[in-house]
Amino acid sequence: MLKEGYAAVTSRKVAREANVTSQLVHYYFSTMDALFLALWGRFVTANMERQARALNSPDPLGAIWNFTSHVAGTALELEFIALAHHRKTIRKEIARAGDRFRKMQIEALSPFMDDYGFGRDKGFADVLTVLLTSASRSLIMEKDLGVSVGHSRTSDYIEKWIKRLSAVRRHNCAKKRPRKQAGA
Amino acid sequence: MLKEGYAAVTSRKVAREANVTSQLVHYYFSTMDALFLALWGRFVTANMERQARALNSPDPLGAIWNFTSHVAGTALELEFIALAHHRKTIRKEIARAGDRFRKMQIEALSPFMDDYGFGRDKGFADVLTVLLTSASRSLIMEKDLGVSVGHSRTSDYIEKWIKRLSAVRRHNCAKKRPRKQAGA
DNA sequence: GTCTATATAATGATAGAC
DNA sequence: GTCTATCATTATATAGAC
Repeated sequence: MLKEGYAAVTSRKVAREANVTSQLVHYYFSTMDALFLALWGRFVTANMERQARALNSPDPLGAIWNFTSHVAGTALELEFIALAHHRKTIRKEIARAGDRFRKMQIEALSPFMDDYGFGRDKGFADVLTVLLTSASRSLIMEKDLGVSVGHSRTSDYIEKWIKRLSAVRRHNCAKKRPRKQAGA
Repeated sequence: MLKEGYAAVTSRKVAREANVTSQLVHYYFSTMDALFLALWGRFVTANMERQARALNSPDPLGAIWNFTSHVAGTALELEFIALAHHRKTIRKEIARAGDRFRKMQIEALSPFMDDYGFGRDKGFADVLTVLLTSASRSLIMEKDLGVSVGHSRTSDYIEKWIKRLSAVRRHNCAKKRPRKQAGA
């Protein structure tokens, strides 16, 4: 799917890859849509866990950026989105997962908005998650395509910006609750 | 292409739409790739002109946002990107156009960076164009898909932010060169 | 330029033997 | 559960008549 696109995923090729016949593929997956949905299910489960682990961090903003910048995951997601564009049953599942992912990110980020210096405007967590996801998604998509104008400056800028916010957070947290261990 | 995806664009369907035979389509376009490239060429030409007109504005930042938020254009671009993902000859053309579009935006924006209050950091024009394009692209892609969490807050935020910068620019320009006409 | 006819190859899916 | 055989469909593309 990543190499040749979803259109190249045929029952015959899947069968060859698994060293079985194409008919056996149909035995397990009644239709190709069923096969794609099964694959998507695996992908979502694995990614939800991976994201949950990543977001369980004192710096969820950096975690979101790192997570959404994962090339293989985003490329596969984009391929599924392309597939979803003309298959109703698949589109529904992809959209559902997209909502879940974003809600998870927002929930993880919201409690930290004050620490990051954004005051108590929790609605801004929505904006940050959408913008970060959009940026990494586009950077990966364009790099894959061969477009690169402005890329290094943009990712540099975002990463510096996140580091600065991270420092703000650490500063605020140190003030709020003095550290228990007085290390060197 | 917009309705059913590039995979549904076959010589037969194109022919039916044009009330001719599929063989005649092949007479004009030797391969399907040639047909897609011809369509892409039209799309690029029309959009370059449209963008040139839009960017010829005292507020190029707002122009970029408005332009890249154009739904039909972005949806078609995304479909071409999906197509490009597994067709080398097409990918090359899409990437080339992507670079040209971005360079045009950066060139239009750079001279105004000082007016917008970003000082003389012209490199930041790259960052702004990439971020704005990414955001609008993702918003359109997700809306199309049925994902909407955080969308209204994000576009509201971006639009307010652009309006604020626009006001800064007007303020700075008024200071720089006092207006010639003293209207009421 | 537009057509009919056709070559060739791939696809999703089913039937039925073992 | 895994196979062989096969159907029906669709696709890109070409040859040649008019």
